Amino acid sequence: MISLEANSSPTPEELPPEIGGLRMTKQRREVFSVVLAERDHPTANDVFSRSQKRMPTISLATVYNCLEALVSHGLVRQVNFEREPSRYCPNLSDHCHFQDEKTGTIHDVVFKEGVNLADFLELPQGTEISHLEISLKGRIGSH
Amino acid sequence: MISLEANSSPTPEELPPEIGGLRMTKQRREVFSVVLAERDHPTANDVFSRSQKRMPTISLATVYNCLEALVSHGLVRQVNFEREPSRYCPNLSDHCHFQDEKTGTIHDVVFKEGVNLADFLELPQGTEISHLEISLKGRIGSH
DNA sequence: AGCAATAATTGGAATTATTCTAATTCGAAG
DNA sequence: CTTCGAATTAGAATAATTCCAATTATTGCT
Ligand SMILES: [Mn+2]
Ligand SMILES: [Mn+2]
Ligand SMILES: [Zn+2]
Ligand SMILES: [Zn+2]
Repeated sequence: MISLEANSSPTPEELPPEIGGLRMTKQRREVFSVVLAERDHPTANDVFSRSQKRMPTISLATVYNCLEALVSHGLVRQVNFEREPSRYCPNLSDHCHFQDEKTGTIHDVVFKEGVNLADFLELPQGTEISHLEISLKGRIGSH
Repeated sequence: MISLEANSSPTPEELPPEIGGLRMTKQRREVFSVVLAERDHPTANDVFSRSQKRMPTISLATVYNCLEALVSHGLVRQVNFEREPSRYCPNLSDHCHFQDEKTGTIHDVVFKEGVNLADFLELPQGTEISHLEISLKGRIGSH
């Protein structure tokens, strides 16, 4: 059994014919493997250019289609910073995002042990949260 | 002295010639008063149509310009939900946003007494947060 | 294997929120 | 009143994303 959490990320060929209920076509495998390969939160365009290296015929529309399929099946997370182009993240564990304003780099940020955000919010009685996004921007301590 | 936090929101005429270092032109007063008038988090287009009622000659470009000026001077908050059009919020107190998926309505959500988000995140040493956005989506308990 | 039905991919056009541009108008200061 | 920088305006441009209609690939039979 292939562990998708393994340290070295899978090549497209190593991905099974179906993941989490999503049929893995050649293009979806390519796109997924690109997203898994680096934790740098690429945009759709980044994914497109990286995919083109191995699969020169893939189209941008397909990259968008594949990303949408992967996101809607919960295999990839879509990450938004204000009005910037969406980015894609293979880290499915509970985390949020910090963008270094100096470099633009996006870092995963985890919650401290046992913290559940909803516990700290005055939400209306009986609210069911289906989606949560926390985005931070700032500078990383320089000295 | 005019309180901008008063229960009944100011008409454009009631706004002073300068707020928080921003010169208040006729259009900026109109746009600001529209944003202050209702806590429904209007889009730029919403602000445009509402402004047109009192000021039929205002242009959409000006509404964008005014909103940008108000946001950059900290008089209005810009609120983003995923890839949806930006919305604008006159509530300057520390809060985040919940969108009811049923109706699309956006509600302000406050943090529980004395909670500081950054305390619950594993941020790299010395990180300076300049901007923070928390967006929730879900359903409001029906029964 | 052959065939029909279904789903995915593709290139290009369309959409749409937002930004840009260049011309005009405004308004504060002298 | 004139000047001059700033703001407003209409309309064009931009850019991320979505849509469309045609082609291609895959699946599930027989
Ligand atoms: Mn999201
Ligand atoms: Mn913001
Ligand atoms: Zn991430
Ligand atoms: Zn708000």
